[in-house]
Amino acid sequence: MNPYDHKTIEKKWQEKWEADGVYQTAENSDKPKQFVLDMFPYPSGDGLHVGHPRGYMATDVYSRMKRMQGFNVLHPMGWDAFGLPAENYAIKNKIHPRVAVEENIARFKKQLGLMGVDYDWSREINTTDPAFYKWTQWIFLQMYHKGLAYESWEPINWCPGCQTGLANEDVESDGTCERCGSKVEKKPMRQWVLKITEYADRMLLDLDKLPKWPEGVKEAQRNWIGKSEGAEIDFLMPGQPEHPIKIFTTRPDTIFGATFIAVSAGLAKEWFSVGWKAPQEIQDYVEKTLAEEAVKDFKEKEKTGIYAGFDAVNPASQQPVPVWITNYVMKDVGTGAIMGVPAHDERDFEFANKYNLSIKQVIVPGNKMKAVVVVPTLENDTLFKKELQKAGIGFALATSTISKREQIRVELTKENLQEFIDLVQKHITENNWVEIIGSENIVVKKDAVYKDFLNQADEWFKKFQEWEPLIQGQKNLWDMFSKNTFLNELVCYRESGNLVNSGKFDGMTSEEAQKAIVESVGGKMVSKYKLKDWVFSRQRYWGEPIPIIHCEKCGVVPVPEADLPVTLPEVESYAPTGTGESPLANISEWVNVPCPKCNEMAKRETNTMPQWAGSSWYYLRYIDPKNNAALVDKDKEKNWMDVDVYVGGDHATRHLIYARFWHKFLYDNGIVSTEEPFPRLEFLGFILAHDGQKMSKSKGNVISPDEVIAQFGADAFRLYQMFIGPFEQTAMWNANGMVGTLRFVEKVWRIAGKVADEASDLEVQKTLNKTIKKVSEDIEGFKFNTAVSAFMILANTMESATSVSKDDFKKFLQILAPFAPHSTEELWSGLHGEKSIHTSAWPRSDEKLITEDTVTIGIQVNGKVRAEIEIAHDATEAEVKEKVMNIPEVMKWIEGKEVKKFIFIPKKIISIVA
RNA sequence: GCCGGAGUGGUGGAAUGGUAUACACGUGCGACUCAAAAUCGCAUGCCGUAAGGCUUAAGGGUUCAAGUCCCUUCUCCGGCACCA
Repeated sequence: MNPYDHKTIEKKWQEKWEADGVYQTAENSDKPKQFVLDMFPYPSGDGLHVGHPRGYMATDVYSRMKRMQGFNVLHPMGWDAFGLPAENYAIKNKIHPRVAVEENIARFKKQLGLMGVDYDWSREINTTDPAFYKWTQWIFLQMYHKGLAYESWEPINWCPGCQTGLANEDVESDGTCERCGSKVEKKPMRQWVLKITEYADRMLLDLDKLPKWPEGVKEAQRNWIGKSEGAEIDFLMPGQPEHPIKIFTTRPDTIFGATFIAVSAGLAKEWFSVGWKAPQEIQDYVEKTLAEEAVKDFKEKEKTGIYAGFDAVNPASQQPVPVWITNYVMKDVGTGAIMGVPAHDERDFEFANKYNLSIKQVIVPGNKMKAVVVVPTLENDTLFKKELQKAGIGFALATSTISKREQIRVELTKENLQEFIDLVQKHITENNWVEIIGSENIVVKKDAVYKDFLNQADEWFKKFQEWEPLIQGQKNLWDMFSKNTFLNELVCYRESGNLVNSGKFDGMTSEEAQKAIVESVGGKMVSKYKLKDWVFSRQRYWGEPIPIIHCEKCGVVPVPEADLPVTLPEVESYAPTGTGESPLANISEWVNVPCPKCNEMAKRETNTMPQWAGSSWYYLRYIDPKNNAALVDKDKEKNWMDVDVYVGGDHATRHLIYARFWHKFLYDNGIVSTEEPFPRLEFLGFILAHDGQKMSKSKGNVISPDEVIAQFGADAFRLYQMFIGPFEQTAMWNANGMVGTLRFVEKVWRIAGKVADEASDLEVQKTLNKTIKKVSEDIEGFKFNTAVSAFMILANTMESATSVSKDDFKKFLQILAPFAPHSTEELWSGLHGEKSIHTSAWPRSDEKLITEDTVTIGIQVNGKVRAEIEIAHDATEAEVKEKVMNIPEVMKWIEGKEVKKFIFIPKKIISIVA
């Protein structure tokens, strides 16, 4: 047996697999299909680092197992090559983006090749290939025809670094550009927008149909879509019934507490343009505020506002309410105006306090009167706590005041108060006392008298008077409990509850009141979304041209489908112009075309599509990559969709929202047959550098897979990628870890040297069959790390065995093959001959060998493990008890005690209570 | 602030409510060797000479039995964030 020489072996097999077409997907097959998909990469100029391939390794392992299990596997790869980074890279290196992309793809492909991945390269796609983006443009046209693509002149996010407009999804939550980190500004400009909001509700609802998606990703999408249900209500201004102020609120039940109207600066500006002659002071304020808003800044700003000089009328209370223009209401949220309810909204509360606006309480907590009381733990504390629990009084360890260990915190409600008092009276001694540290019912402020609370306070006061003799010297209690203390508290109550000060609605619950009030003030219930329509124009060169022609006579004219694709022209200068126009605008021979309708000279749309366009549907093209007549053949689509498992990370709210949107649109138009593209999503964790930071060229902590593979070999690299930790969890790259998996591969190599034709040790047979079962399940569930550990256990068993049969070893090689395709293929070819291990049939585990005749289980005495016993796996309780009671170790612990309970859980444990 | 995820040896981590610390790294000792590397064997949670005791962020609860379920609190990571 030659020593393990990974370099020779890897090269040899990679070439042979390629030549034999081992991984090509059959076009017509009787086998069940399996579509395994990676999020395709952006071929950046930096090449891959060791953090990238983890997902590719996972799909590689998964698809290899599926192929061996008899599935017709589609495991393709492609390139998401349009967009800013490629273009910026090209500008920086003074080459054409197409050339840069070609170079980068070649490099990525070579790197992937070194890892021994099983992609079917005959189906490779590239979003920048005109034959591909013809269909991206085609989908845009379908959307245009359905009214889902429209022109807009709204101010949008503008990145001064990238010199282009951006979608909301491209802006980080700190207001910087996702790509270059520049501060994003607001800039008004003409752009194409996709009406993603029309699909918001369906995208939200259908998340519930995706049980195999990680909860976190679904939650991120729910947040992003941001549905809120509430009411739109008009506040009229005396004498101007034709100009009501429309507000949006999720809490119409608090309307009687609305003491002012707060209007966004953006809305005020609109009023100027429809004829409001506001004083200069107000106009200045609006301009100043808008300028501040234009620079997205999420640092907490102080709330400011200015009185508009007129009042509206609260439609519920008929009271006049002043209209304020403020900086804390956003134009693009809700209707851009709100009713200010300071008693029940913290932001309104803050604003009202600053400008001395009146505060009117209209909600009181329902029947959940709650006080928090601190009780130092009493002498027989277990007893006291048990009794508290019996009485249904919740308690917790107190964390503040004195020391943690000495006190507990008790939550009291109206219902359990009497019981609590009784209990304390029973247990209290002169060293113990009770302190009230707060109550959730403290809601009151100055002029807003919370009368219901006062009633309760009287009640409380009376109750606690009864304690007086018991708590003498504890003045805390009286201080905390005086009415004055409560009345000076300045808090607002945000929860729902019962209505007060609300006319005929008094006494209703918040829930009841909502509908009734909206109806009585002539409002209507509506749903609002945080999700905004998708800004789809980029003022850059390197993207799909938007297939639209602007004609002076005919207006906006879509390019006829027969003329697709609209290809990017070859140009000298593709750098952004910075004027808000695409560089394409300067190429007159491309821009000027006859109008398809009237044939007079017209101009092409010069904006291009964002990077996310191609990736929103690319997976469909793998199914039918060369079809020039349709996006995808209907029969092939039916055969291959859904994607059985989709693997990637980092795109919870961008790509995965856009792709779901496009897929649903295609479904509605009969192009695809499923409502969701990816029923199972496996999200992967990053691999961080050794220093715990993200790998990046600028930090100088990048580890290249090429070097690691050169040193340790692709198989050890692949095994380590899978072994490093749970797949979905962030992991840190540790070069030492590679040593372990390399040793393992070498160990397998050594075992190959000792296989014989005799039967294996029983131990080996058993472990092998358990491992086959475990590895099959683990790969299916993406638990690769425990699969690798199972391999190691099996290898250790085989190495120390006296005999390992050729057949058993071959089975081991087969289940290991998805992880270590090169070395297993090499060893397999020596034992088995010509046919590739990767097309061999996945071994089955022999259940008979997995079931053990005897099991060793632990024996607990009073909850502690004191001994263990080996018994038949089907032993009865009587047999077991007989044996157990005679074990010296057990007898020692139950000596002189009565055995109260003997619990026998077959194959698990014996538990004795004495 | 809201939502989601997590907290286990020196390190990465394992464990359908049933013998916590599998597997690997690291470390120590030993074998082989003139020597070293590689490899192999043994040991390795903490306290204790031992018997034994303690231990899954902290505290409490349910249970014969809790890393796992429930309550309270803390910390870290991620998403959203003046969203009305």
